[in-house]
Amino acid sequence: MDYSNSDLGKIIKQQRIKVPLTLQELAAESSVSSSHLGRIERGERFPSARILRRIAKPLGFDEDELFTLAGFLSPQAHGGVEETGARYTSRQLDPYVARMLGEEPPEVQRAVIGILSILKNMAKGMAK
Amino acid sequence: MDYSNSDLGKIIKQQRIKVPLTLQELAAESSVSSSHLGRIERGERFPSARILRRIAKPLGFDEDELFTLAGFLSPQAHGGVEETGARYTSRQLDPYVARMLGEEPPEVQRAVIGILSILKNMAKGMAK
DNA sequence: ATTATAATATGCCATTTGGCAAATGTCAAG
DNA sequence: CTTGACATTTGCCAAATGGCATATTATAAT
Repeated sequence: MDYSNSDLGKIIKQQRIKVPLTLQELAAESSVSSSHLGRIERGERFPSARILRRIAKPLGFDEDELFTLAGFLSPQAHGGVEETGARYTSRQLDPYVARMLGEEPPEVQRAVIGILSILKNMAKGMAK
Repeated sequence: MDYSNSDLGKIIKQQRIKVPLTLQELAAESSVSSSHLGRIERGERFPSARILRRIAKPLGFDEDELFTLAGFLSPQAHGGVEETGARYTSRQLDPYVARMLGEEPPEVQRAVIGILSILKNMAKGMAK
């Protein structure tokens, strides 16, 4: 039942790697010391709500998502997704992608989208 | 902005009186020592998420309601999933771009970034 | 190889949390 | 007033949190 905190560290590390960020970068973005973050990841410390809240966004978590993973909120508590993920339609942007693209100037961002739509068109033609 | 925790104690006490419960009864129902509860109410201690969670139900609060009052969750966080697109936009991400890319599955998003970095490398080589 | 540099881990320590036991306050019944 | 039963507050302390400075690794770059 209390699978909550068991490997919160692993989950956080996984996500940090996946984003990806280094401990120091995450520290910078979250205003939590990298040493503390490191200890949290390897289970030597357990993050408080304050800390959890600070690292949620940089990691691309919803606040209550992370809180639930940490066992601070009971699993079904936060209204959110009402069964049958029928409405996954509005996706969201991968934090890593957002970060990478965000560093490019606007023209480049636009160009990337332009290229993407060209590629999609090509793919559509090939499918037939 | 952070008037959230300032009177958390008062809010908790108000609610406890309103229910009504004594500190000891609340202590019994929540498994939190009455001394600690007392200190929390008069602002000498700040409750951790664990404590907050324990006292939520006996007081008739929703967990996330209390968490929000305590400043552990941001006010609008747990309502719905609408999101106007600009969720954790790292600062300079063009909203249009975010919207377009956000509709692609994660693999595609990643692939796009991959292609971008390839192009950047090529450009770097050509510049030299 | 040898540095240089970034990333992660550790030692140490101030601060906070939260429980237990004892003190204090409150109030009705005798 | 005094006793007795609760309720609240305080003293003290162990355990945990989280930051800073300092090691210890990894990872490149020459």
